[in-house]
Amino acid sequence: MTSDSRVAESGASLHRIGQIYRTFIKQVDEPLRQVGLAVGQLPVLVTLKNAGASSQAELARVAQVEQPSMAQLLNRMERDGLIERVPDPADGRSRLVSLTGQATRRLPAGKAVMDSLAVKALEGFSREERDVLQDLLSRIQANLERVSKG
Amino acid sequence: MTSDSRVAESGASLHRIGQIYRTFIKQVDEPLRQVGLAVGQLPVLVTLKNAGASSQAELARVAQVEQPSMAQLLNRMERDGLIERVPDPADGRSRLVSLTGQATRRLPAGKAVMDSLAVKALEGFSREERDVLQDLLSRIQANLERVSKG
DNA sequence: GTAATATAGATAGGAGGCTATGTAATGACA
DNA sequence: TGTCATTACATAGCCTCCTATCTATATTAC
Repeated sequence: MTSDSRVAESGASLHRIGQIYRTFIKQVDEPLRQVGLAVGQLPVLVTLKNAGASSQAELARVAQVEQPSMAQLLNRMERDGLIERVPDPADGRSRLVSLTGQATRRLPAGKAVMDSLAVKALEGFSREERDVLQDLLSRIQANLERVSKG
Repeated sequence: MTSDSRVAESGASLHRIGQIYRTFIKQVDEPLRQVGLAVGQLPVLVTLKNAGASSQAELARVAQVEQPSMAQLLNRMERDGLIERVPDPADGRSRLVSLTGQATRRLPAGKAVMDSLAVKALEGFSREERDVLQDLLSRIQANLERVSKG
């Protein structure tokens, strides 16, 4: 195998990953909006549901986005009545973010939308194939994260 | 295996795909900017290089983005002196997009940046593992595209 | 106790994606 | 030939991500 064809294959896989990502988002966006939620909101809602009230920094860390991205997302969610922010009594710089009742009520339907499409995406995959996929993706992610440090 | 754990695994894979996509973009963005290019521009540049002057619709089709996304991308590229648009003599509605000399000169370095990271991302993968990955990803994509039609 | 540093968040500005909708040219057909 | 659907593109408005930078509060070191 030539070095050129190795490059071509690598590029193809990464390109396909980008396409899958965008297709998934596109598919899930409309049914989620019908439930009154948006794609980026789910990790925040799930985290708040599981961990209780959290700081913006903690939410950004869990969702693996930068702080300003989380700040904007929380702004939209506050505007839409999904979250509340109250001053943290223990730290004057921080505000604790918590779910509203409305968000709590919408969350199950939102999770159902995500899970349903995730299952459809892996239709026809054996247990072993799912494991292999997880392993390969984990290794790609580890490789990419190693690049940013090393 | 329970249905719950199958859902959890599916969600995990798709979530990881999103993370890989964003990590890849993040890694490639800065070296590309140093070359004077941006991530979304590469497919357009490569297509124009290979196929010659093309219409906006054709470029959108190849890059698999919607027409307004391509229109905005081309606006930025025109602003930055990477492409030119000239009226299509054969169709008064259309303009033919072509590379400038500057873009042609920058393209090889841009491709090198992308290829280099793509190779690093798949470091430690055997030939067979790359094939398996391609197969699994193709099947996911086919599943997702089937959802949008069926 | 005050000066320097670190941390939490806010804001500005831009890339790149989407849907919905408008406009102008083409093409097909009664 | 004149109308009408289709096609190519433009525009508006929004979401989600980013970097760079600013403010305000904590914390640490002297």
